[in-house]
Amino acid sequence: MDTEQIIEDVGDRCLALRALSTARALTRRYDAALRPSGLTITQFTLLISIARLKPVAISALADVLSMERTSLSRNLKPLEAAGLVERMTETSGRAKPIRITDAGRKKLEEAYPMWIKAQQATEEKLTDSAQSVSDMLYTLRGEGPRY
Amino acid sequence: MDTEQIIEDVGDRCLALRALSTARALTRRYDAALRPSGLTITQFTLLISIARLKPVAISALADVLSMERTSLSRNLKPLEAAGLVERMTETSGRAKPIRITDAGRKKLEEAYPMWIKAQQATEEKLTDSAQSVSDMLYTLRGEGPRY
DNA sequence: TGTCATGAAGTGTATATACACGTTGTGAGA
DNA sequence: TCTCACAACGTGTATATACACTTCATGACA
Repeated sequence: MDTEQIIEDVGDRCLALRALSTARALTRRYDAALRPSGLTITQFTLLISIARLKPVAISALADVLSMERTSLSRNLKPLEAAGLVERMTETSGRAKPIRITDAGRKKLEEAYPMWIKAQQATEEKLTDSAQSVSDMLYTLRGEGPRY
Repeated sequence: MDTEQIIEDVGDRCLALRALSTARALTRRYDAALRPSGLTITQFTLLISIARLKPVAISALADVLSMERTSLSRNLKPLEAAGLVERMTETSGRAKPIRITDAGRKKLEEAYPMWIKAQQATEEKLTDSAQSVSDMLYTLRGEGPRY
């Protein structure tokens, strides 16, 4: 296949290119909205997920979030340091489930209104959701020129 | 608002949570497919974009990819070191546009069949694309239990 | 009881990402 | 010409992500 055709084919169709662009844009938008709380969107959704799943093993949580287990392990560090989650070392075996603390719950309540703003701003871009996948991801992405 | 309601609301609706999960899953899938080439999917799509846009300024490329300018700058380092792209320092002003090299084009041809595999595997998950946004992102995500 | 496969978790290293801040050419206007 | 705002780019630092490899506790089984 000719190089020019490859460039066109990948540029037009690559779902990873679109999904990653979208993820970057959303991360910036939600991070900015959450900044006063001191949480990133990753940390915020991590807190939410831990609270929702009750004391949960790292491996199980990683699966739910499509996150590599070791990545999750490291992402928990700042949350643990801030006292928003805690490890349950008193359990048997090598398992050290995670659970949210009272401070963590308080932080969620503090950050929730900030999340609402970013969420609404994002949802507004999705009114006509029957469009094609690429178009939808571009719409989701929001600002910036189109590839 | 009650904490339990917050947990449910964010867990059910957060578009960032879904988009980031999707991005992580796709990154792993495409990265795995591209591994024999020595490129990550980020580097591959970067090469494609640089080739497509001809000599392009970093700022302009960053906008197109919804990537922070300084992130892009750093992502180019490994590509430059591998001789797949080069900076045009002979230009006037502070601008140092990027362009793909012959080695870069060769690398694209080498990696293209690997990209095709990941792309097809991903497209296969999207046959019924009229579904809701969340469903679509989950479908895009592929493997792993549903939140 | 001793061994060992298995599963859960951590570490080393590298890329990916962004913000705050600093650096440096260019050109407009005093 | 001088100055200075602006635009383009880089650096310092921190989080985010993943793979390869290691550590460790449990329980099955010889």
